[in-house]
Amino acid sequence: MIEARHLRVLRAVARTGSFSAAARELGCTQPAVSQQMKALEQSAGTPLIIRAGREMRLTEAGQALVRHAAGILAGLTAAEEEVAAIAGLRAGRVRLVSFPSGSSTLVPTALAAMRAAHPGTAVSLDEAEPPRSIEMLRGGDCEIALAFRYPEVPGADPAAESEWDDLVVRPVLSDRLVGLVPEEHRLADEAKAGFAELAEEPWIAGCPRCRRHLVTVCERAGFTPRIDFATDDYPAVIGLVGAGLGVAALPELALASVRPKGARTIRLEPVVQREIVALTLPDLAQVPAVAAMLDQLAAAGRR
Amino acid sequence: MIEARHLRVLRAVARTGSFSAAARELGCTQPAVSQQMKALEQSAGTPLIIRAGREMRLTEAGQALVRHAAGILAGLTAAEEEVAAIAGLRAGRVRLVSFPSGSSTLVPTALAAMRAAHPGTAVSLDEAEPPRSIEMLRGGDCEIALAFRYPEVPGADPAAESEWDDLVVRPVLSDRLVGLVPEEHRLADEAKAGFAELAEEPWIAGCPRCRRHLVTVCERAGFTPRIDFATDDYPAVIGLVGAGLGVAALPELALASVRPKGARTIRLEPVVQREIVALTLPDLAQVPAVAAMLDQLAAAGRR
DNA sequence: GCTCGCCCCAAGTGGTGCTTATGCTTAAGA
DNA sequence: TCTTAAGCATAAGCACCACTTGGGGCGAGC
Repeated sequence: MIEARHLRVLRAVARTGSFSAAARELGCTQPAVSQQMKALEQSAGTPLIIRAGREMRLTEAGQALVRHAAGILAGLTAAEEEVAAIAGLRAGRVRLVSFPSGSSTLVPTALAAMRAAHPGTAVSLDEAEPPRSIEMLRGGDCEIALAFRYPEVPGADPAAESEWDDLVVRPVLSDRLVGLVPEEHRLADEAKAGFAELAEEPWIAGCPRCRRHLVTVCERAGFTPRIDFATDDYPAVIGLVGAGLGVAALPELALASVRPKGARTIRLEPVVQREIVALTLPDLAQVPAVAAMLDQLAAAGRR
Repeated sequence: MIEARHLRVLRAVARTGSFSAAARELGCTQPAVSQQMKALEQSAGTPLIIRAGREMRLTEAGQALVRHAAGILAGLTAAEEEVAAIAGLRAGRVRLVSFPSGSSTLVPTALAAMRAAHPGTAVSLDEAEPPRSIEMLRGGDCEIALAFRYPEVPGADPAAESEWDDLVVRPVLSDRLVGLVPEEHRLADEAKAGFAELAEEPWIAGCPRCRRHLVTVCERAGFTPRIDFATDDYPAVIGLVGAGLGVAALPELALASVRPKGARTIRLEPVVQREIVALTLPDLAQVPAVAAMLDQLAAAGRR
């Protein structure tokens, strides 16, 4: 088995024409070169250099080996270059999956910052609901999943909590729920309201998880909400409320980039927080591009 | 520094998708694969594989490395192939330099036998006088020099003797000198003659060395030969003798392939032997193709 | 629920590669 | 011709590395 290290030595010897000079070039002592050449000749099974008095000459096998060494060592350094580029964030791809409507403000900021900080990297974006995005993460279809959970409700969804305990969970943002009522609603001009005050209203809910959580919170407030509509699409929720079809409780973030028409936001009591987190596999957290993207998401969350 | 051995392991892991399977394929234990992969990841500076439950997946850096590994390992095995071909005499070039007129019978036989035994090898042939051919050997312009010497005259050419003591000297043939006289010569019908009987004849000499040796031998026989012509070309010598211009003493080998016209050979007393030897450098004697050619020359000499 | 397969971890061991020190050979210069 | 310098080979000493064995945790399939 010929080793690349030996070829490096052989090439240095061939170029300099001397063991000592090769040793200086390689940064080791002359006997080391001597031994490596002997080992190489042994593994080659034939002499590679001939000592004619003072000067060194290559045998035909030696010439053949030097000829191949160029390509082999070039390929090796090319491979090291590429790996170093990926490790040094001058290259690398990250596949990010975000929950629908989570990509409105947070993800664009993070993507822009990532591109600015590491121009060589490429981040692709897909949308998927939290249960599905975790599946994709485990299945190797993405490197980062942006999801959310409601930490204030301990027993609400134990499966979802325990589902993440083998993942790297990076907190991004704590998002509070705000109430949204039609302009003509009796509470529209109030600064805040309790959940119980909305007990009799028709509700417009969000995604299945949000809907489940809404029910839990309302039940803790003493009533079961009557849910007339449910949609993943937050602009649709806002539109429905604006049309006077009901009230809603939705994340502040969902309102950050839109101005609700025909509806008013009010603070809800008690405060309910939704925690947005970025998830990845423990091994992937070590990949430079993934770690960098996690950092950018966390930084975007701090604004 | 990425090592080729590591790439081999990585490729096996990537192909089989399992450390254990890779270990079986490589003929070692599973922890060995584990350690090599860890070492490779350390020298790469970034994770290369991610363990997602049961299955192994490559990171982007890992994929890049596997992609390069194909070319690198292919180059490495190609180099090993070529060296093995040279070492195994399926390839290899030998440059042979022979003294003029030594290539008439000996060299063709040896070349033919070499080609038959090792079809992949290529032997090139040049002609040069012994002092010059040794120079070429030492200067790296050939691998084997076919030369001759007169061992019976110890003090004749001490420089020539000591000139060879650091070379590999392979005896090929002991060639005796025979006399050549015109058909009409008084000794033409004798079986043999002493040198002294030709003391008064005009001589036709060969190359400078042979000429020098002829003078030495004749002086030991009690006379100084009168040399009218001297030429390297043995057919010319034969022609000159055939034309009745003088007598000559020439190696039996020079007469092996030609039938002298107008001249007769007679045995000379005392017997003078010319030793034909093949010379090479000690290191080159280890080169398979050179060693094989030396063998073929020696075998040709035994016929 | 149990067993099997796979991977990681730790400790022991043999081998390998490097270094320093020394001797020999060769080439150049006085 | 003698001296000096440079270069290669060898030997001893030593550190390091890689492989092996044995044990444990974990997930998958019957």
